[in-house]
Amino acid sequence: MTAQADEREVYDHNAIQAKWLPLWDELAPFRSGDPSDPRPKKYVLDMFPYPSGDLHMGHAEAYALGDVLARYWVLRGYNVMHPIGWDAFGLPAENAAIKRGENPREWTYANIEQQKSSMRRYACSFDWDRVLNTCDPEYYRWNQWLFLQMFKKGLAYRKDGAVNWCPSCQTVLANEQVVGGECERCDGPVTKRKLNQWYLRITDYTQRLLDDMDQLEDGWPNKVLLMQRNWIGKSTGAQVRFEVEGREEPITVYTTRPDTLFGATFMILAADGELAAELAAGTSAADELAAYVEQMKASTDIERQATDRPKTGVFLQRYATNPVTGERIPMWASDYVLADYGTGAVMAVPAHDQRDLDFAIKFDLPVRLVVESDEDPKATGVAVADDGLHINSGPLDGMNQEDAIATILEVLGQRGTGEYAENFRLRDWLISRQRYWGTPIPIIHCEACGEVAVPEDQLPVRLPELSGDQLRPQGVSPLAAAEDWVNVPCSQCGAAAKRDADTMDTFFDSSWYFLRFLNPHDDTQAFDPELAKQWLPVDQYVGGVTHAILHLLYARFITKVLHDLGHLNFTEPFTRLLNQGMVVMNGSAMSKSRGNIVRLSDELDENGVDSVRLTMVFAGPPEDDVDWADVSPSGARKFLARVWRLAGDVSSAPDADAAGGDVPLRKVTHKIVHECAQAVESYRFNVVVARVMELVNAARKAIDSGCGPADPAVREAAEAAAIILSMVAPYTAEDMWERLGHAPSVMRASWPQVDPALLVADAVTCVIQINGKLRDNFEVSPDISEAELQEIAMARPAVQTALAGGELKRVIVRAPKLVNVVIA
RNA sequence: GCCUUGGUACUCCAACGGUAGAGAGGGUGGUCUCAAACACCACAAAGUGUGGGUUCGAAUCCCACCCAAGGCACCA
Repeated sequence: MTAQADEREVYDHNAIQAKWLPLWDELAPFRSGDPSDPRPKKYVLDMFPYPSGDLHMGHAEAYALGDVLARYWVLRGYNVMHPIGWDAFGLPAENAAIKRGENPREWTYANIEQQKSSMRRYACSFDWDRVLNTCDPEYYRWNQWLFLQMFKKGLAYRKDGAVNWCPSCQTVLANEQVVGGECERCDGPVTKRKLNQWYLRITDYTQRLLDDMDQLEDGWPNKVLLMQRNWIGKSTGAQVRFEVEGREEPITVYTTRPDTLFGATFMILAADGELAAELAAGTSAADELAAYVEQMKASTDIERQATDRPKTGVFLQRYATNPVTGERIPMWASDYVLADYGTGAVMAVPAHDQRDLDFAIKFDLPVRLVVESDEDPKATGVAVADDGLHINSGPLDGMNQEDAIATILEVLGQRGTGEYAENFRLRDWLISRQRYWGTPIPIIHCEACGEVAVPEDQLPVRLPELSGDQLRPQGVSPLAAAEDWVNVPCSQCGAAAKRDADTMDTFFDSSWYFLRFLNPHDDTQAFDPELAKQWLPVDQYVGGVTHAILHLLYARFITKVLHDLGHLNFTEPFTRLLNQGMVVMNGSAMSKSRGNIVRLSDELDENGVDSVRLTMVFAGPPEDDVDWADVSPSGARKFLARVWRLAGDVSSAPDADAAGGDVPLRKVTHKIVHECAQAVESYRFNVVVARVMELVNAARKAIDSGCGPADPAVREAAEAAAIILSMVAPYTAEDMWERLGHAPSVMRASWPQVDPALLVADAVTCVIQINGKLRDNFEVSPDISEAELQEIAMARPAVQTALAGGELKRVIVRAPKLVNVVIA
């Protein structure tokens, strides 16, 4: 071998990357806009990233997995749309802008450019003609349009509500920014504050969000469906009306245990609710209640959420009447009853509800057992929650829970004092944010006309130019201080008015972005309904389980809204969902404080893009976390070099007919190609890699000690390896394809044809079990009959000796692989 | 506290209720080399968390427990 030839045999990932990346830009193999494309469609979508710095290991995993699926469907002959964009509004940009004295745009777009270029190098198969950024006016204009459609339908409304408030940052926080009761930014305690805010009426859709999950049963992880069901939190029970002394109207309570009504010995109202204030008014409890509520507001989320904290409350000096016992029961107010769930009032059944029991013991209120139990809750301090025979309950005596509930509902119905009821944990979606870097809410507040929608032909309402200190949180939105922006004439009456100064939750931006990818540059509509019919729903969605509830729930909600508005012909946006795991280091999430961050760029430099992608895919099932300490990118590189050399060793002509090739190797190839397709479709990507390794090992063996490098079966194997590998290691596969004598690109190749005749094995190993234990094995034809197999098996010496030791009871034959002889 | 998902070799992971090992990492030995690295070849031992059950046969299905991870958590 010459020195030059020697050099050519070195697998140089940098050279291969540098060689092919520019060519792919030219070929743009993943463009998907051609309307005359006759291939069936597949919409593969990766959750779009937030542009916080460069890509990290987590992105590398997510996009490697998404790419396997996108590239697979391309190889299978589908017209695949695989777009990408940036979820580009949000707080980190604002913080960076304050620090740097800039507009958040600078930091955001710089990061987007950085990430985009990293994604290109990482060989993500995105359609680069469809890029969108949510912070572009061309995008958020349609956010505003969508908001206005909902406003007109009454689905967007304003109300006063208690929201998360960080006293040290002087700003409202989103739920997801409150971590364990603490502010994500400053780690200070979070309190509640009453503010007038915009909400979206997602609670109108609770039952549909629940019911439509039936459509997702096969395509989504059970875990996510379960989390959504829990989040929606449907419960069933009854509403019961209690007469109140000195009040015209009765008070309605919601309970899931109407069967325990006979044990209701007092009533509790939400302390911060209107009812409590009304009832206390004019009594000596009024001041006490007011003080209690003040204290309640000041308490932090951490204090509020502590489950073992003692019960507190105020006696309201008022009495209600238990509708079934006629008893006079005292009315209290407490913070453990929530104003915004159910009716904000509960009947307390201390014997059978732990919270009520804690309260009853604390304030020495009566406890009456109405379900049979050996224990006395008042003595043990433990409420009896189990099903059992009802006692002290009039007509319910002797019944179990189910019958008692049915009966009491009947009784209440006859008397007109109650009926069956449902409740949901899900609340309306608060979308107002007192921040700058988000979509302005397109509403003008006019003294005379009230809330006025900005006319659609005046959209977008653009953000004013603010930067640096102007963005500092002051307790109100920075937009409110932008005088010449916020002061506008009312678009209805022309009088002086003010724009709404809040911006929208960024989850709103991401709740419909998958529709905008259809026509990202269209300035006449948010999305094209005809294209939506053609491309949607998304066939495959890929993203982290961190979005299992909020983002996915919001996207489902908005899809239903758009369906009801007549813009879409489907009700669920994502048919299949894959949740990839996280990349961790030594068992824990990478973080600066742990000092265990692995830099993606370092890994890419050292072992190359393909090695990192292969490592991510091969590490294990995609849903599992990848522990970087357990995997071997250098091992991945070793394999890639090995398979790359294999392509160089093939010495047959590119058009060699595989039909005349070595049959055993061909069988291996066809079996593996077949199995790989099934494995991809069931997300077993790690198995795909293992199968390709197997194929490479088999081809290597054939070259070195079998049929030799000139056999067309070796070429067939190497080409199959290149095509399959192009899903995971596109640079290496592309270079192999060239070395195998083909014109670029391997991405234009199609999935190898499987010859069914080659999937049939010549012989299979049949095992013999005696009483279920392995005792013997021999080769048989795969299409052997059961009778024939049994005959052969019974004649085997192993069976004969066993038979001599006992009586034959049974023979189980599973042709062609197993015979189990049962001997007593 | 409630719910869910997991537990296979030294490590990461495979195995339609039917031979526990596909693949990789690590290890040992060899070939190549002046030597090493790379590459190539070969090799090993040992294991289904624990206890029951169903079955001709269980890593696989069922029950209980242990451990780990995740979700929810005063939602009446």
